[in-house]
Amino acid sequence: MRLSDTLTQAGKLIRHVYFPLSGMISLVQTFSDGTTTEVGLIGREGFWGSPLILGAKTSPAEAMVQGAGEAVRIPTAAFLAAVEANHDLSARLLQYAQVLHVQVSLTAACNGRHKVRQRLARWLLEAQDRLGGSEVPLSHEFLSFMLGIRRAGVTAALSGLRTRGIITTNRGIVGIRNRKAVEAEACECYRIVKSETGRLLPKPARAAR
Amino acid sequence: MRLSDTLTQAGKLIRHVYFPLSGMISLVQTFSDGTTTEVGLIGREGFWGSPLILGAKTSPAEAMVQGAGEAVRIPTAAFLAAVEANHDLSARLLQYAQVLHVQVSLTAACNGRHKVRQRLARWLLEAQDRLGGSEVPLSHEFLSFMLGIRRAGVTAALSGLRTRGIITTNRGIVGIRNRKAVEAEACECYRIVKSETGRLLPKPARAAR
DNA sequence: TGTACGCTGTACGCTTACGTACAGAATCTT
DNA sequence: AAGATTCTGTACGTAAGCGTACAGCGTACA
Repeated sequence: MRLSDTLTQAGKLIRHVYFPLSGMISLVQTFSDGTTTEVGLIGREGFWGSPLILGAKTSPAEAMVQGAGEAVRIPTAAFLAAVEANHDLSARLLQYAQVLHVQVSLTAACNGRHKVRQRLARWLLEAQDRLGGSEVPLSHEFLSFMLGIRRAGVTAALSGLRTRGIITTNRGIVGIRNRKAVEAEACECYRIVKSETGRLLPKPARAAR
Repeated sequence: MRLSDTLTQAGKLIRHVYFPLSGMISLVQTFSDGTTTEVGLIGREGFWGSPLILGAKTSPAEAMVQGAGEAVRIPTAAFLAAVEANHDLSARLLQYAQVLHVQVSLTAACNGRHKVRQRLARWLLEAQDRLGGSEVPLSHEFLSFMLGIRRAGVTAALSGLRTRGIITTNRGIVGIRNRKAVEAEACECYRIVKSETGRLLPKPARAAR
């Protein structure tokens, strides 16, 4: 998966299901005026294609690659056949659909109530969880696209964190220096989603390759 | 279902599944500082209990009655047994889970990008669709609770609509006078969710009692 | 080695919405 | 009928974030 690849266009058929091994897939809602907001983020804990097991062939959101990486992919027909044939598999995948639902729910509440600074911190944590390492390759432009805010707003928010020494910023790279402090800066949405994910996806599933 | 009844508390076991015949069920996310936001709205087109078929026993959101009405309810165990036994039923219910997912996704994007006036208009339409009639019984306080904004903000936004004659307001009641105009005021989120709902839930299902 | 391009930092005026407060009107209670 | 309660309209100062613009810096490419 290369950065900015579109895996499924909004409203178009979902042709393949992707199970990331590394990297991130982002679900992005685009409005008719061209504005965008991310509504969900998928890493190796999950997969893209959940609408299929819920009986839909399309999704109003676009699935795009947010962090380069590798994924296992399977054509839709084969995926659905496998799901139909294996009840345990189906149950597992449905549980991830619920995890994603919780994530999107919290994002809805978060977008309505929390400050840019908090949302940005949350997003950095989600990204680091999926990309690993302390240097997260994200430009301000890209972050603004995801959070649905101004590019200059991202710069300002990052500056606030950097001034306090808890992150560093470089051309296209955010360095997490003090993860605890970033967690303290983020809203509780991060914690809630993480705890719900842990509850629903037991460790064996999370570690599975 | 009486107004403001809690059907399932946040994080607690979902004991019954509710299929509304009339009225509305609202999914509300409450944060630790007491602030609230609605993330989903369920009427007779759907049901409350979707996390169960996705393999969860609880939900971080609270399910509360938003518009009084009647519902058929079934204990969780019986519901799961029925779902297990009937593949067609299961498929139908999963499709509604997808509808709800789309609704929550759009709400996430909407909360991030759209103005209070637009979001309020959207909400009035969603409420009217489920409650029927042109007089929607909703106080400003209640609307502010749902939209996650100030009560005074609701008053201001409603005044804007009333001044232009497209709604009337009375103590605890909003009258929709010109539905087309309200639709024009609302953001495209309303339209997108409605079209996706129509695609996924064919008319027989929507009309079913 | 130079030039074009993308990324970052910063600034300014403006809009939206917030938090809070208060008073009048409608409704309910006793 | 009186009093309490709830709902509504409005106001004021403040804060957050927007849209836009511009200049400097780093990187890549020719």
